[in-house]
Amino acid sequence: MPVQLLKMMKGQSETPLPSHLQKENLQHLQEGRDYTNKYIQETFIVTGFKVVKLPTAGKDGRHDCHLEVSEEAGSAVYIYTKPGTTAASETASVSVAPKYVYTPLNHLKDGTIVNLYGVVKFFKPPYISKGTDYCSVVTLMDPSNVKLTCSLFSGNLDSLPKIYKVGDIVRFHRIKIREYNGQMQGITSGGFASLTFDGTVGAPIVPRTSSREYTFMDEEQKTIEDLRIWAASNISVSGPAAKLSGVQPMLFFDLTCQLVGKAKVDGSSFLLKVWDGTKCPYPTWKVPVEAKDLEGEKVLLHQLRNLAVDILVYDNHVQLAESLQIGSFLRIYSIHTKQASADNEDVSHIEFHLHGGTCYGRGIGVLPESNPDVKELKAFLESVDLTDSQNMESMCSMDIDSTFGNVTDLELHLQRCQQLSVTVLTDHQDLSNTELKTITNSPAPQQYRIRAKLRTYKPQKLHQSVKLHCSKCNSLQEVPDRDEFDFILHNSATTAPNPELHNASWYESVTWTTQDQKREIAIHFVKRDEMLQHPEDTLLMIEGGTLKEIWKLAKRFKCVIPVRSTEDDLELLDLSAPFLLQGSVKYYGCKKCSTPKPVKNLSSIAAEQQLSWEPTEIAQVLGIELLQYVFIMKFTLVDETGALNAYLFDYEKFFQIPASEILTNNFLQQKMQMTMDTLCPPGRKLGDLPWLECFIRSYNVRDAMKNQVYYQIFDTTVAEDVV
DNA sequence: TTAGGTTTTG
Repeated sequence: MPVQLLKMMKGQSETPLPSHLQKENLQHLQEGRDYTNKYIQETFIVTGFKVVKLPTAGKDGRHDCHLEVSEEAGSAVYIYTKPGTTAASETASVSVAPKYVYTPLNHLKDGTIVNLYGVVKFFKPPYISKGTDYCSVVTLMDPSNVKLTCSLFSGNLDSLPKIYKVGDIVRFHRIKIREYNGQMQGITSGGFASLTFDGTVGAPIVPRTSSREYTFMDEEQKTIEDLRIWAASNISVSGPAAKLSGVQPMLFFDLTCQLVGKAKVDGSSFLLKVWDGTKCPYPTWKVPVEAKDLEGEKVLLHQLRNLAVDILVYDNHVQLAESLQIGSFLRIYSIHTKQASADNEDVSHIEFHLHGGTCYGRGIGVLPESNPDVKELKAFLESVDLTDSQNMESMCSMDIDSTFGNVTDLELHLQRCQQLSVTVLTDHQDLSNTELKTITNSPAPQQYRIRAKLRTYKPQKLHQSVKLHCSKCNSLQEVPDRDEFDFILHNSATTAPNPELHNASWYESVTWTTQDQKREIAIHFVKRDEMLQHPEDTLLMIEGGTLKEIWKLAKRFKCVIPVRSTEDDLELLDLSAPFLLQGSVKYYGCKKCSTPKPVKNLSSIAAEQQLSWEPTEIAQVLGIELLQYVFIMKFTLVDETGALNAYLFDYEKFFQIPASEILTNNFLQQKMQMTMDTLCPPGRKLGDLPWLECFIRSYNVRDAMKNQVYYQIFDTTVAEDVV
């Protein structure tokens, strides 16, 4: 900003102003007007400026210095106005557009306050923290491929970034960078401000902000466009968004909807009644509440009784849910759709839960009416004929007719399944079918081909079907939970790594102590030909690690084996803990059948020509009897003649999903749930269930009291177009 | 201060 000094003589300027300049009055100033040839004559006060010497000093008759002002440097301009000339307060403060510098995420330094741009990779919509403020956690990425997780706090909900989707783009000003657990972390500092933009390529660039005043330069438009293009191929969008018509017992999904009713249920849960104009194809649960507790337009609630669904929100979400306005538009993140059936019910129903906690971004966001998704939803809701939806009542939702107006893909899929078998045989195709009654009347053991319907199955909670099986002693056990692993790790961390065992001929060791000085960690990288390998090929052993650390290492390295030091060797931990981790899969050994051998046997595998680090081979050299993940389910099969319970014992073949991966992979869980919903669609009459072709074998189980015949499914797989 | 991303089992 050039500064020229005008010498005043008796109230007149000695050097006159250029004649093309016209005086403008403060009270007539308007946003967006061109003031190139206008001036205002007032007394200014400028603070917080920087004096910069001009390169052209002395040549053009101007003062040889600039005064540079910027918001970032805390500059402010004060203008004294004369009474009566302006309606504004006596002192007006004008922000001056500063030039901001934006730091790429790979150049962040501990202890600095910076401005930055980023694409939202993950976010938790604002929720009430345990302290005094709202909190929103946001993870950003930029083309440097570095991630930054920010904890943003504010007592004012409005001043937190208005992020609605993964892929949104944010601009943060004055965010403080700190190092936490070896990584950079962002945290709100004084003067934090943010803008949020839709991340869709080609969408209008309209910043979402609560600040009345903000700067946005033309060149920033380009930054947004560039980030959008980068994000399109580098950021995967968030989990499946769904309409109510498309819900599956899919475990978790985000729903954009309108709130039509709400009610207090008890201290730890709260009911939200919402709709999105589509109809859920399954019977949905209704949470019983007292009529007096239900807030909402009674007539509308009645009209929407077949379209609105009940969502029960728990714990920390209750307070926010209570404050929601009826009629507002919401995006509810990570709703759990749970299929439930009571033993006395013929059909199962779907329940919608928003569980407590905020992991995976679980929470409730209020969307403004300007949001494009809301605009679209509103238009759709207005087009829904509520008389029609009432008529649908006569078409019982438990008996969906194929003439039902809105035939979803699922319906078409199910129609196909009613004609063809949803399972196929992988062998013995020449056998002919046997009726179930004949089978139950025949002695075991025998093998049969059957054509039957899946009446029901157990467990309904599919994750409970995964067990660990020892093929040596034929025992089955539950998959240990993470608390057990955590406990074992905790105990083993009390023994410090033995320095004498570091850097053996076949591994290289790295050790350090945690910041609190409480824990010593040692990692031993197994070498090959005395060389370290790429991380993705490396097996490492770790002492003193936590669950989280081990989990992270297992993502990065090929194999992780938790160990502890003894006086003269490294040894495996208790076999209730996984002896090996690969990616997200934890491998366990049978306590009864394993005889652990020295870990140095691993060096024999490292010396092999084709190094692959196969779990079976690792188990073998370590003397571990490897437990295999298996699905165990009970299918109740029926045909025109009778019914029988057959067990499914499947490592991978039936579902074409490895049982070892299901517990840690949401996508596979959803896939399995969808498969089961095709085999046994919830809410269907028996006549509408699809056929299954299976092989079953009968076998005897004798105990002291009696002999019982059991049935097991074998050589059968789910049809290719079902999975 | 709060949270510090990694799903409940009601």
